Amino acid sequence: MPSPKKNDKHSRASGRPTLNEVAQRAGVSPITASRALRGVSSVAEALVLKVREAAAELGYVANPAARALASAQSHSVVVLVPSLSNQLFVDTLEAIHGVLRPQGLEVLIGNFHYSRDEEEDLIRNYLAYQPRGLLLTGFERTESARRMVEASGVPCVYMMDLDHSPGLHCVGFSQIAAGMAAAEHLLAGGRKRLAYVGAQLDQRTLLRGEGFRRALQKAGRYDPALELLTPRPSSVGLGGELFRQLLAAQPDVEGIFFGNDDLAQGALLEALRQGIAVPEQIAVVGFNDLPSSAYMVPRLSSIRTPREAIGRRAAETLLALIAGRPIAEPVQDLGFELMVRESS
Amino acid sequence: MPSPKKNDKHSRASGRPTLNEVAQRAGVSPITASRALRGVSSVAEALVLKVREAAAELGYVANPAARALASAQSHSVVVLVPSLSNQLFVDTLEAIHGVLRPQGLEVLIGNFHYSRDEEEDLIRNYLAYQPRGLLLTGFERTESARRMVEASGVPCVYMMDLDHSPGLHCVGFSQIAAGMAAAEHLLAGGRKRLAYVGAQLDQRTLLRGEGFRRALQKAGRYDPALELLTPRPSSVGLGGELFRQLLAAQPDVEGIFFGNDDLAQGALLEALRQGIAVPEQIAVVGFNDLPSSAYMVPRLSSIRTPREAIGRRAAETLLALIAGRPIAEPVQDLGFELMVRESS
DNA sequence: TTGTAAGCGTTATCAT
DNA sequence: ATGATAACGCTTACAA
Repeated sequence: MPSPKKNDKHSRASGRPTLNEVAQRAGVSPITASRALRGVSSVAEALVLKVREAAAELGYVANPAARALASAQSHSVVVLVPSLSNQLFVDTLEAIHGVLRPQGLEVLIGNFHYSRDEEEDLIRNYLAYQPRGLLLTGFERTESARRMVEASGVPCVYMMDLDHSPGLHCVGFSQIAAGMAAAEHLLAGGRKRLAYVGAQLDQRTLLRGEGFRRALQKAGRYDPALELLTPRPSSVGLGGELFRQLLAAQPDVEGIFFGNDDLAQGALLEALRQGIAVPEQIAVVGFNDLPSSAYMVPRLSSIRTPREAIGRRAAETLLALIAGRPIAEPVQDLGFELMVRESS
Repeated sequence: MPSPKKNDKHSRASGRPTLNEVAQRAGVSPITASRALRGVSSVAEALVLKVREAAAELGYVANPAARALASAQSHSVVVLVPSLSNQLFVDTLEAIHGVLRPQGLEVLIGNFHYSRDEEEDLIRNYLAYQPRGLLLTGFERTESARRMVEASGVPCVYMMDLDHSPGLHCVGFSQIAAGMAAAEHLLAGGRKRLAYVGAQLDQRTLLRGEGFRRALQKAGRYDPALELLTPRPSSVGLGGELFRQLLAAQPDVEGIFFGNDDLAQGALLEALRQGIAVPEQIAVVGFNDLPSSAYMVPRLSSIRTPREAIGRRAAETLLALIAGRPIAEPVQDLGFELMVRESS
């Protein structure tokens, strides 16, 4: 006597419907149902319709685990960002979603909190999911992480910064050029004593400082005493604090470039509180052009970064890589735009 | 002659190491290796060590797809939030991660952009992954989504708002009470003509308005003309715009409660620009107490929501549900705190 | 164009 | 305490 619980593989009482059940209902073999549902080569039009109908009636949703196991390929793409508190990455993520989800790809978000070790862990764990692709932020990572990515053979696109190493695909802009642009703008306004204030100290923040310094050196205006860097996480509160600190040490500073808009916003608010005239006494330029920056008092000048475009293009490039299509430009420089408003 | 490519299942030339290889290297059967690695019942101490060592040497990482397929259980928990642009949800997410990742659970983030349909899609797709648990935001969803969650049998905890329906677990605070608290504070300051300004119009924003209204009605101060609502997404820029609009229509308004801090910040900046004295002419109270609110000019009074605690407790409750442990309080009211600063 | 057979890497079940 | 065997639900060969 057969056990009442026995599933004989082609008919079951409950639980999620399987491909077998869909196939049975449509009167075809499971493999045909599979092909029909995936829109793969050569299935008669009529059968496709029947299978789709059966699937819809049953509310069939493929089991991703079985799919991944059988094909050694998941339908997911892993995106690793250093933070979600920075609107920059949220916007980039949105753009990535917009490109990838319509292709039936799941986007797995990993936040590594600006920690190389955490990023390495995430890479190790997520690679186990056999993702179709990888979208990574910047080029600063452990050797071990680098090797895992390389060894996995999973297509990968790097976002935000640029690197011309062969075989590497990236979408971003030159962080150094951005720093230089800020300096040149401030210099063009006739300011002489110019400071760079940065927090977080990830590689990109450092690179912007580097660009800023180079431009000042070229103009013969570089003074290391006007560089204020801290590893603490960037925030509005910290911006005000660093502004006070810088002014206490260097009362004659004439212009400040902040590595992030939240720092610059904090400085603007602190200046307001102290009655320091911006831009008359001190010019302020931020970086990223957060949505709120244009509404500050005075309206914050900032370097607008193409974060949505970076996300979109990175995702599109990844799609091409996955499909084996040739990539015209492995290094895509999307540039940036200096938004001159009231603060400089 | 055997094909050179043949993997005889217990030794392979390349690719990711499998459990079989680990087992072979440790001199045990695959199932023992599996048990040892999972720390499951009754494996001799010595064997556990040997297996662990073999796994470490090979750099073995279990295949989540195979795992999920064999056990009909993934190691992931799905969290659905309406937005990532609101720091509120980012902070909640962080706290959830902090609790769940140490337990070996992967956190899958779904952003449904305040769209019921998108949430329903996400639920349908993510349920296919056989998640161990579900963390949902609020109670506003399609009937279909509700049914899928119910039918799936996957443990679920609702965040942010409270609901006393039987069998339902939630962690949050009373949105209505928060609205009432804002009104009472403003009334206590002697203000009479009080307005509520909200955007996005998700259920919680509406509920806060409802609470605000009730408190005003009780005090005999309710005037529907002082309610300004828009479905547009909340932002600093929009806050300034709504502030101007409200003032144009109701020049005698004495206090405003904004449904979100970014709106309130925009109003504060606009007031600064127009030379309107806050709080002397108009008092302003925000909601959520974003980190930057304390640095506005004047410093913004706001209702501080326990977002990290909500994430933590929701995750802990989910863990208990998954483990089958009894839940002492199915409805956990974590309250809120009115931070009175300079703007009111 | 369709189907058959086998296997993906792991765990549940049932023995020993 | 350990192991043999059979799934889990799907897709990749390869045939027909």
